[in-house]
Amino acid sequence: MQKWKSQVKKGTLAFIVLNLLKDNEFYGYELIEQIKKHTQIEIAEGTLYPLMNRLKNEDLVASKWVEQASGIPRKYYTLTATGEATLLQMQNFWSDLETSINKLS
Amino acid sequence: MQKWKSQVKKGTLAFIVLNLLKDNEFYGYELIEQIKKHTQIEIAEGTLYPLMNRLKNEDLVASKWVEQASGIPRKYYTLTATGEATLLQMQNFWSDLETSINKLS
DNA sequence: GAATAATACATAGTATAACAATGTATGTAG
DNA sequence: CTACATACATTGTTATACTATGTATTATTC
Repeated sequence: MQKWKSQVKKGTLAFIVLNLLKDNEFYGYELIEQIKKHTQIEIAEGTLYPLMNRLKNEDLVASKWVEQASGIPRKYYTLTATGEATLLQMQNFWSDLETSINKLS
Repeated sequence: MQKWKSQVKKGTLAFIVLNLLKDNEFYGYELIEQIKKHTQIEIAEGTLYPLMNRLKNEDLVASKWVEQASGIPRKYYTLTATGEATLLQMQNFWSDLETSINKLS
């Protein structure tokens, strides 16, 4: 089951991140907390940061550094126009998948 | 998107196969057709046969050869008791995931 | 009747992405 | 002054879908 859950995350995580960034700006560390809070899914930092770099390379998200009054600067992520369009496609695919699987069980 | 869909399949496919085998016996080639019919997801033979071998090694499914009046014999798969128990856990996890994601969007 | 497609199994090599481990640096609580 | 939380990042490992390829039988089409 643990191995399986890990496989389910592949693909799902990108979808969850884009959903979270639809209406909000978040920085990396915050995304980990948000994902845990909203989905009970715990992801490692070594999972999130490479994921965000992939999303950025594919131009689905943009990032900007924001200096803090104290502490380490945060890298905030926002959805790009491409990211929004991709999210819509993903939502369609996901919705269809959900419907299909619910018919099976 | 194509790359993403491929990643979503990782994990999802095992779940779909176990769901299909809950009330029916299917042979490999038939599973590919059933998955396409029920989920619009097309999977390659090079995906399914290794997947079924993994599920068998984990004792989630059992298989038996059935000779045909004509043509190549078929390997039919059935759910084991372990497979049924695992499927229930998967359904719980999936149901929670579905609820969480729907709250996001 | 020969070529092509569909059925039915299988394996080898490649690419992708989550994870564990590790590292750097700052701030806070005991 | 030690431990923990915050905040970034990279490297190597592992699991799994995909492409390509192979074998064998039956049905279809030219």
